[in-house]
Order: sequence, then structure tokens, then C-alpha cells
Amino acid sequence: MTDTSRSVPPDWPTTEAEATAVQDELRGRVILDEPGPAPDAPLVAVGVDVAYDDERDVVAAAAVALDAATLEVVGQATAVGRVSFPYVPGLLAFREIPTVLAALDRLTVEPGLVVCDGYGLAHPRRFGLASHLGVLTGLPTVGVAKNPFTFRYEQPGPLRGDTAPLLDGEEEVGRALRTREGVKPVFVSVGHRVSLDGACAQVLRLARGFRLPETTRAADALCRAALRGV
DNA sequence: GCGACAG
DNA sequence: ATCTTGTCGC
Repeated sequence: MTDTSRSVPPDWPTTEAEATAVQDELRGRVILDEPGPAPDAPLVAVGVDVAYDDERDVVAAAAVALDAATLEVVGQATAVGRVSFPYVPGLLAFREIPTVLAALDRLTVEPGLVVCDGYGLAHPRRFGLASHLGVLTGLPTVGVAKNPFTFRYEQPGPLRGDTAPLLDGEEEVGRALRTREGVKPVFVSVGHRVSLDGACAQVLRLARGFRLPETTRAADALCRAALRGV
């Protein structure tokens, strides 16, 4: 017997007002005074991602663990559940996290860093997906987004590793990071237990050959495959 | 008030 | 996110 709703916590918010209140409450538990894993130290980096089939109300999540030095896959897991929240900008976490948690639970290796699709501190209430997942798991997390969301950014320099502030008004909430020459940057923000410098260093370390870090690429491929198998 | 807006 | 073929380029 397959209980597909198991991944949704019983007290999970169902309205926007409830979700917003949860964010405002959990926001105070984000740890911002830790640098995070050293850029040159051995590290198990875990990418997480989800894919949807709205027709069948199904969501598939994947967690793929890579050796950060070699990018070799050292563990992977998937989970399938029901879509537990609509897509609302600013409330993405409530749509993705339940199934992501289920996939992480099935991972047998211990993550040293979790790389999320989306934002952390770069969020209207400073509590995006990466921050939320970090608080719930206690793990260091970073957010890597493909779009600047509602924020402004100065164009970073043309070279791999060049960065520019991602701005909410005058506040730097993240960084536009060039991972490949001549290619649009990715947008990095702090999730939990990492500094912005540390987050960018790790993302750069994980993104070789392609714009996106290998963690996200691997997780994306795996959750899509998992969705097909449903 | 209206639209835009991570995935 | 997802709907979707071929095609230009390294």
C-alpha cells in the first residue's frame, strides 16, 4: 500500500495567510553567522528539485548527493506525493518542501550542504525555499535561482566567477553569479548556516561546464524521471 | 487598482 | 513548473 500523502505534514498550511504567518514565525530560526563549508574541503553536496503533473495532482521530488570535488554521485533518492499548495510567488516552499523532505529522509548519506532551486534570503519576507528547508532540516542550504524574481541586479563581469549584487532596493539580498562566460548568470542567495561568499564559492565549485550547478542538473533529471515512472 | 513575480 | 520540433553551434 502506497500512502502518497505521507509526505505532507498534518499541520501544513492550506491558506496564504497561514503560510505567511508560518514564514514570519520560522524566519527567526535562520542561522546567518556561520560561514558554511569551506570551498576546498571535502563535501557531500545534495541537490533537490521537484517536478509536477498538475493533471494528476502529483509531485515528484529528488535528492542527489554528489562528491563536491569529483561531482561523482554518492547517493540519491526520490519521493512522490500530492500537490499540497498552489503556486504563489513568495510561497513556493509550501508547494515543494513536503515531498523534498520525504526524498531527503530516504537519502542514506549525510548532506554537508543542500542546494535548492529558488531563493533563500532573497525573498519578500526574507524566508524563501532554501531558508525554509534549512530551518526544517538544520542543514546548511543555499538557493540557486535561474531568474531574478522581483529583484534588480547589475550585470556581473563577463568572466566565470564574476558577481554583482542582487538588490532589493538598496539591500543586497543575494548575488548574480556568472558561472560561464557569455551566459546569463545564476542568482545565489543564503539559505541557512552559510555566508553569501561561501554560498557563491560552493555554487561556483559545483557549476562546471554548464550554467547550473551539477547538483541541480542531477536532481532535475532524477525528479523528471521519477514523475514518468508514476 | 493592475500587473509582475523563484518553481 | 509545463505545453513543445527542429535546428544552429561547439
